[in-house]
Amino acid sequence: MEHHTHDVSDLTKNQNLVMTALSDAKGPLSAYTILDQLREHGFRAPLQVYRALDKLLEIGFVHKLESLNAYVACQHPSCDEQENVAFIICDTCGIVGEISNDKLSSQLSQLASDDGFSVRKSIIEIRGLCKECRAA
Amino acid sequence: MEHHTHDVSDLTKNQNLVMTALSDAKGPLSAYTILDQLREHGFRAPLQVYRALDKLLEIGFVHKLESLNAYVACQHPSCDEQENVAFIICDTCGIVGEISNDKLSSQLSQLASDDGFSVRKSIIEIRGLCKECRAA
DNA sequence: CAACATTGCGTAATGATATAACATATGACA
DNA sequence: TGTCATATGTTATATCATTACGCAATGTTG
Repeated sequence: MEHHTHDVSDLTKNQNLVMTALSDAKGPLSAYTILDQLREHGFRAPLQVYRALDKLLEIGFVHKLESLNAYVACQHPSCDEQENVAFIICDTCGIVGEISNDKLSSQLSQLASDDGFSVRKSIIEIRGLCKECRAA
Repeated sequence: MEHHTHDVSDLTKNQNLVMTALSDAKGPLSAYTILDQLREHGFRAPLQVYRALDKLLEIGFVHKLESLNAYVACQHPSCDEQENVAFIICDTCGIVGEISNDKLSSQLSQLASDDGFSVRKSIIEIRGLCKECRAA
């Protein structure tokens, strides 16, 4: 079972701070929320966050939720294939789950290639209600 | 074969202007691009665009592409079920295709409901290269 | 080692996307 | 007519993200 090919030890100070903020968070964080949390560690400008995020996204430690403009730490045990991840997002409590979509992504590739399209990245975000919020 | 349950004749002046701008466009437009195009028709503020977009999104005439922060006129012959649409987006030429995803959405609902999750809306955006751009 | 490239960092400014708050107008209709 | 809902206009502000510049640290490689 493969895990991430990169290691936390590869990260720079800023990357580590951002990664830790996201890992400690219960849910997704916006870049500016991260910035505010890291001011006490010397962060002063958005770019410090965005640069760290760029790297973390690139190596697959972090995902961007396009429909929220927010970021989450990767929860998937083996997501080197950062391109095949889907999210379920509760619109009430904000909790985010990462689900694997092997069948799904092959089906997507199939649908796309019917049009002669080659897939670089799939964005799948399912918005709705989680079990707890549905019960409440 | 059902088409949209709403009709263009239901739209107000501003809604019509925004709808026309999107229908005439070759691809997705940002809200601010729409604003610029409609200045000659008296538009002065972003909110005029966003309010029209809200309505058009609500009735399914328009879709938002979350990964682009842009909007497109619905191309689907019968998309009253606004929730079951997927997009393919060429990263080179920007062209957007709407694909139906009946199997896909049932599979998504299945995956989600495995977690006790109830789906309100699925966001599926496939980024890659269209046939023409791949050939070029 | 010296020269150079690469990468990361700090700072200021700006650009791009979206909403809040408040006032006015318009149409449906009891 | 009065009232309610919807649409509109305007100003200001909130939120998300990048450009541009300079400097520091590190890593080649001749």
